[in-house]
Amino acid sequence: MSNTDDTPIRTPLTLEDGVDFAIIEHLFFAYRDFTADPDAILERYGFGRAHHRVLHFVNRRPGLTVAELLDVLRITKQSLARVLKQLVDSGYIVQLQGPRDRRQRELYPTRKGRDLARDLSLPQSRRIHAALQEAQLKDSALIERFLRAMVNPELRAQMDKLPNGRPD
Amino acid sequence: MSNTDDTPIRTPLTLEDGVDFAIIEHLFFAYRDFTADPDAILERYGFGRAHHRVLHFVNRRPGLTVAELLDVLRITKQSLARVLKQLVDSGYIVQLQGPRDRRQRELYPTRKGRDLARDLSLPQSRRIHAALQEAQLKDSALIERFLRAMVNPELRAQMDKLPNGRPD
DNA sequence: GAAAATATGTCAACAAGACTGACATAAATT
DNA sequence: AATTTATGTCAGTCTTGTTGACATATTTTC
Repeated sequence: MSNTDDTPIRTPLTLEDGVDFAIIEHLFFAYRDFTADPDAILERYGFGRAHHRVLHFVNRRPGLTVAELLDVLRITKQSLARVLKQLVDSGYIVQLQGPRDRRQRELYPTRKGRDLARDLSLPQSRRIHAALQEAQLKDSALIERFLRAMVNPELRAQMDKLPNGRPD
Repeated sequence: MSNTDDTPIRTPLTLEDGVDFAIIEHLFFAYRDFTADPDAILERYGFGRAHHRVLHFVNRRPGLTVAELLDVLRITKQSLARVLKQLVDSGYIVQLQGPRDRRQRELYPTRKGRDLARDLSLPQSRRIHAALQEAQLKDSALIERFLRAMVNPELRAQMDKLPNGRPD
């Protein structure tokens, strides 16, 4: 081949190129530190971020089924099965047979699961409150509206299924 | 053992528990869709998100050294080496011997690398602009301030090394 | 100038968490 | 009775992260 031009480009890619790098990069750094807090706690339990997500949504929507959880997380059955099994085996989540449809497994947190879920979100909540204060935002509505608008419209209905959602 | 209480908890974890779930969850969904755009493009090249990050920062700070890149990405030498080698081998990045310290390798994008980097950030930038509009935010300063405040203070200096940063 | 420290590259091995596709079971629906 | 659905499970793959050891070239220090 060798139809490639190896000349190094020495000027940085900037705003002039029509791209909003500031927010792109801020999101990257912010999200990394945002997830670092719970990650550190999870490590002590031998869990990872995948366990956190499962535990989180089971606590936010107790009784949701495996299919619903797959829909929220957008991962495959196999990926979920692994971490869910560990959470059930170690007593953080229980599975109950669905009352109307007995094929379904409703997922509920145990006391232990509820406590861990809360502990994991506390540092994240603290970070958010501190950031709101530092950025001198009186309420979080603006940030929430922006973040919601960043989500694909088709997926916003799912966010509304969670309790304490903004009542539109 | 069996000192665990298996009783299912049927009430959802809510705001009353003192945690700001709205923003926590909005961040999760927003970041997922935000990264999905470039991921789809990268797949066509046989690259992943790791390649994107490397390519991005090399384009934003042409000439940065391997050590500096490791510092920004906070991954290990080995993790970087794999993806960097692929990017160099396929002509997206070139390595030049450092002029003062010849042990260093300065990283620069090629034309091809610059173009791909821009293509990857375009959909992200479009999503951000659309979200700002939808959330009726005249400018992005508020969002930027909030996201910056979400980052650990020690790491903010690194963000300032990127071009077109807010001049504080 | 010799010794030590530094920047980078590379090797082998491992782990988490995503994926696919196939197949099994029980229960509900047609 | 046949089909579809919800879930579980098996085997195998891929990406991207990890560790620790070691090699090389170069710079810095004594």
